[in-house]
Amino acid sequence: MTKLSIDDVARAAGVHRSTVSRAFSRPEAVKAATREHVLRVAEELGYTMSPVARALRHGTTPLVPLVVPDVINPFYAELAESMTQAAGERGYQLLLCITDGSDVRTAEYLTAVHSLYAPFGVIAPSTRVNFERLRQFGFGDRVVVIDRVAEGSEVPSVTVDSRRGIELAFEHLRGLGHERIGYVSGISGTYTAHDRMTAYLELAGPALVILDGGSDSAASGRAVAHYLALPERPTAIIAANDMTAFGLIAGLAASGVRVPADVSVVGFDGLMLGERFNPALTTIRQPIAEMGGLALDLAEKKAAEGVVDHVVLAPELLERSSTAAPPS
Amino acid sequence: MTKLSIDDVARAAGVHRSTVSRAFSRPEAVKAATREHVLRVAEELGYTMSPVARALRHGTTPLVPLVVPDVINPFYAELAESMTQAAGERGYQLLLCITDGSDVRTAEYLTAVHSLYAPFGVIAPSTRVNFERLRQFGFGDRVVVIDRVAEGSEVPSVTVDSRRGIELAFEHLRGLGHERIGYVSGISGTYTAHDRMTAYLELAGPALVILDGGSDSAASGRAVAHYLALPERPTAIIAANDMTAFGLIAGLAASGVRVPADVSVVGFDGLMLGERFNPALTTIRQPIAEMGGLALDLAEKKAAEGVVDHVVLAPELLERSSTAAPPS
DNA sequence: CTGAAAGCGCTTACAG
DNA sequence: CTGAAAGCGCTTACAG
Repeated sequence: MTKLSIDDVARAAGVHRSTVSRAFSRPEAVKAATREHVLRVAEELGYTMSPVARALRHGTTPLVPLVVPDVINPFYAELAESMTQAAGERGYQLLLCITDGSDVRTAEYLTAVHSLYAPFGVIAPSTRVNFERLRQFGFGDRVVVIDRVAEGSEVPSVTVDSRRGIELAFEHLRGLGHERIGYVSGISGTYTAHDRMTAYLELAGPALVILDGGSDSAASGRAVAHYLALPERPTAIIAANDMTAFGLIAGLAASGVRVPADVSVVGFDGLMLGERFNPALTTIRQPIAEMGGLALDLAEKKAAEGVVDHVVLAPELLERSSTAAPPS
Repeated sequence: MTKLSIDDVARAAGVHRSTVSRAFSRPEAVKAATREHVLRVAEELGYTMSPVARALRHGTTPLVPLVVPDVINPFYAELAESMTQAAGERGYQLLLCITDGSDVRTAEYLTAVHSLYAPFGVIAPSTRVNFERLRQFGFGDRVVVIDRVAEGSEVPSVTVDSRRGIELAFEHLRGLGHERIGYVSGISGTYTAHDRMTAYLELAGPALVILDGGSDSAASGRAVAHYLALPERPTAIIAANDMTAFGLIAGLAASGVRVPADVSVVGFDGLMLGERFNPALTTIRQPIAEMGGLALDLAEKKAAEGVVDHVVLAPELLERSSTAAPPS
């Protein structure tokens, strides 16, 4: 079980170290018979190449970090899942790094994985990314962001059209007959969160009501209290994201308010979990599964051609059971 | 932005490479003035040490892989979260690896991270771990498992007393007056899943009903159908895990069956999400937050003293709103 | 306390 | 097609 090196294999196979190296890394550069012999010996010995030695020489590994604030939020979980898949298809191995929103930990992960010679990294931030700091920590611009980024940014990004999403929610709700449509905000800090709120403010018209609970875990409780205290309650509520919608609905239900009989709720994200919620959540779907693959593509494109793309995907309405006509 | 090496710093600071190395790695072995000077120069240059070169020489990194089947299941997500925390406190960096249950991917991750000189790995399996294969892929026994393991296993493990958990559920339900108590199974494959089911079979008595939907995502739909078709329905149901309970409750609600008015449901896991469910889920809590730290401790203990521990934690009842007295 | 040298496990021009 | 040598960026006995 002691660790084997390339020289052990070379000795056992009766060839030089460089031949063993070639047999693995550039098989066509070695006579077929030699190669097979070497490979067989290596196999028998149970030898596997050390990626770190290789990385040190070669200057690259297939390891790609995906940095997320947390993974309990199913949005990040689904993203991680789809990106793991997408990475595998492209010959990478995804390493998920959880930062808890800590800048320090983000930096630590990025330097660690960077100096592991990862070709690039992907960040799904919980706050606007500080590229100055990023650059300091080694990755420089070899990063793709899953959020909107500032105008003219040199960092590729993948995001969803937030305004269009909120618009879809309004269209759906107004189509059902709702006029007073409220909004509950969730985590803030990202451009995405900001954009959704802005879109709501623009589209709400005079009947605007913001149930702002803040961004911690007790937020939905406060939003519910706010709703209950309202002299003229909205008949529908758009939640900034699905998790917020879940908390809101559970809180309303606990206070005897029925969804959608008393009030309709639309989420934003399109988490699979929404299907299992009670009631199943009507929501604006982001194409999470596509986003992972796209992020990887953008990273490769930038590396190869120096092109910085900002992809904006179209959201769509996922109509389930948490919306209905307003109570008459 | 071109990558700096230790020699660049040495040159800039006017010292030998080994002095730079010591300034970073064994500060007490360098005169204070020299050290500060070196460190300052390094800082100005924006130099950070390459973990891979270091690993290659040193034979170890602070990187610890946590291998999970998926992260959409909040159980694994919460585990990952708490272990990231615990790893940080102990000087490690956790790298989350998602396998989708694929043996091949597990192996790939393990070899990759192993050969990155990770000191050990932690596996939260979705099926019984095949240690033969593990050994083949480099990590040998330097692994800790979060599940029960076979008797006499040389691999440390952390798990929760499944039987006691099911017992708690029965005590709670019978205390409320329930007699016909059913069971819905979830993912199978792990010892844990097996143990929960076995405990149910032992404790259910003659009124045993298994609503077995299988382990895919449509499972809860089938379990609901089964429940509805029953001539004599159970008044309470124990779900093999929280996710299954969520699906079950949502499915029941969609069919007009109210929880807990018509039927009580108890989950198993104690996910935070259960608090936001509608109704908030009564469940058997596993101390997930502790499990992460413990797994790390066991790994260190085995490395240091060669001791293989199997820790079995006590579950507890988390009484929320999905259980009540049976309908009269 | 500091420097010079060897070496961790590989790869890659360069000869042959 | 294969071998010998240099070197990736570090660390660590060993001298001094």
